[in-house]
Amino acid sequence: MPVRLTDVADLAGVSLSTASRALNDSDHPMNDQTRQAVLAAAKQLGYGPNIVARSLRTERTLTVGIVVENILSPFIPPIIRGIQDSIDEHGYVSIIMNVDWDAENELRAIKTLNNRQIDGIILVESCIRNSEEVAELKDKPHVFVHRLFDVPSPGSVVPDDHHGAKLAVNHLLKLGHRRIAFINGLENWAATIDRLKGYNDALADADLNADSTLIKDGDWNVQSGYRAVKELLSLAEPPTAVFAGNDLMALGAIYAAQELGMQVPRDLAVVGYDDRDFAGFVRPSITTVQMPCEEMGRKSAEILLSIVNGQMTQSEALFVPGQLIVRESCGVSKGPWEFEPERASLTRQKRTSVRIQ
Amino acid sequence: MPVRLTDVADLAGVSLSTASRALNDSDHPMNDQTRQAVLAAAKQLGYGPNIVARSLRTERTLTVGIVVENILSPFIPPIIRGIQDSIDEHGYVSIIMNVDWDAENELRAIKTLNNRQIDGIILVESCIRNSEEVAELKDKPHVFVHRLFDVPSPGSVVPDDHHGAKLAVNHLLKLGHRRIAFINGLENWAATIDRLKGYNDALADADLNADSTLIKDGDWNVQSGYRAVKELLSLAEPPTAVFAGNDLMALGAIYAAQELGMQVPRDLAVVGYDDRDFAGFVRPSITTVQMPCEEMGRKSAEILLSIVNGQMTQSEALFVPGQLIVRESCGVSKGPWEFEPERASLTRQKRTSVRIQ
DNA sequence: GTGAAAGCGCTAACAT
DNA sequence: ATGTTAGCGCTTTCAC
Repeated sequence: MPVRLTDVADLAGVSLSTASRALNDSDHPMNDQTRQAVLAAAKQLGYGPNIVARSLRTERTLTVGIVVENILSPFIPPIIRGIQDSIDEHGYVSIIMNVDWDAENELRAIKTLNNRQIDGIILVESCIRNSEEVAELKDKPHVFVHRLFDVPSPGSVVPDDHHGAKLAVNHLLKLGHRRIAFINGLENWAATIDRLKGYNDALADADLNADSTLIKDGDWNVQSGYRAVKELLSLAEPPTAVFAGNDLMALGAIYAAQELGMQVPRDLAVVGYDDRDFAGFVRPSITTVQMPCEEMGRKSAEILLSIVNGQMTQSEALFVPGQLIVRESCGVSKGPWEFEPERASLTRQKRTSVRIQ
Repeated sequence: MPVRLTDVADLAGVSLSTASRALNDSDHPMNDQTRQAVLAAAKQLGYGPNIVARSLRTERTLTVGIVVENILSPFIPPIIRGIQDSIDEHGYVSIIMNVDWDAENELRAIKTLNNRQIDGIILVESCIRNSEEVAELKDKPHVFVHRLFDVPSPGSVVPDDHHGAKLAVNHLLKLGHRRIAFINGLENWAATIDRLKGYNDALADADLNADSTLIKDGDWNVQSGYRAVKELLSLAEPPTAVFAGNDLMALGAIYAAQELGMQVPRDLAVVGYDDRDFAGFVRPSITTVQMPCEEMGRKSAEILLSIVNGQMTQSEALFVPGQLIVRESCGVSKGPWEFEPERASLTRQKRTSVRIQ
């Protein structure tokens, strides 16, 4: 029932090898007339190559593995999307494995992928590395994307949080703020360290000396931003602006200010980080720094494929910058209040509904 | 360099077929001693089967294709996760293809998957069906999940929105509300039709005759919920509760009430639909009906695999019910205000960080 | 420029 | 209970 290359060759009246060459437009010299004949036969039969058979022979599956912490984590889908868009252009597909922050799962996932002869692996935000796993990765092209605790190592693609934090603080400085608070993320996370450093450096660049009472601990969750701003606003000299380490804490910051009868941004400017979808929904909408997830995904895929194709062996750590997204929470009004539409539908939706019942 | 089955057989001093039988614990009778010898050899060499070669022979790739509108759409990752969890138990993996609501992309995606000899396809929220594509799907096990415009057809898994809407309205009725408004979604969507029907049926079951002035049109976005409630609250007899067709419009409803100086839920109860992540972040947090995405994913995978294994040919449309998630926006206080933590980390996170530098 | 034939690593029918 | 062998569909030497 399924059409094989033999069928095409027979119909075109040529040999198997000629049919193969014609369809793979190999650089092998061949009569253009026979090529056309093969192409016509293939089309007539609706031939599609059996990729499994081809892979067995060529020892390339045109498949990359993506090992993710959990596809439900907010940054994971855009990273995957970036990877997929990039590899799709080269005829590759991907197999995604969730490991749920578990070292054993991760090891199993890598083994599964290796048994399936994938050409390379992208590991997304998996902070767990034990020696067994590293051995499993040996000799297999791989790239790390994002990170939690690690210092950026060779072969990894990471967000440039230091740069992003400076963007945020510089924006507040430009608006005239001088007492700018910072709400930290969880200790030891690279994002926490880099964003704090960006905050400090931006203040230093503006010749402002940092006031440590304006730096509060948070844990990435809404509640911690709320608590932090409750404390900050009870200081003798409260801040006029808050840079929260992420959008969730920025939201908590806004709620704290509102609960005290203050208006954001009039009485307190708030900037977040990440550009989560809700940053555009809530009121006031949240000015924030975008996590360049899709771009990170694309870059990591490009690097991986160059390694696979032997054009590169090991890449330096790549820092991907995100942009500042100015919305309402920091005092630059865009005019009358407007909600943003759902993100996924923004650029890609194009409903060409051709229904058949 | 890579270990093949031959290597294992040689080391164990048995033939290729014996090695194969031992490792696949086939029901073929065999000496347990030789089996152990093979297993030991395989372990010693770190043998893993070449799945590509196996697939070529067995004509099964243990791979399913998942065709999605866009992995960035909010419901898609949980559906994928449900599918992956289910198929993982049977040794299957998945290949995801984004089609961006484009019929041509969808056709290409299905062809690509077929060439890769996948065992079945799950199509998620792809409303586009043309005859070519259906032909491409012919003879390949497939299941449809979710839907936009279609009536549920055989072989599809859909949310039971009618049931969910009744849950929402019944909850408001139980709280004593008698004037309950409804904000519709986009016309012709199954979700719109079913949720409206559930609303009407729940009111009818309570012997309340529907008041058409309490039903407003919306377009799923925040702004339309905002506008609808602005209008509703200017009625001579305004509602005391609003059931919004989704969480985004529920959020807009809350903002409209707040802008008029009203408090939610004290002055107006609001219930949403979908259980988007922000429903737990915002203030007041939003009572809503969960879209049972993971469950839909699991069910669709179970159905697909039974078809693949020949235990089933065509399934009836399956309706998956979601639960009511009671939060703050409808007047049942859970005590002091509490933000919900990030969803992805809820059940699955288990950081067993074993770092190696 | 085209064809014949080997072989990728595995499973399964067939022999012993 | 174990071994021998054919062959899945394709690419790619090697011969002509």
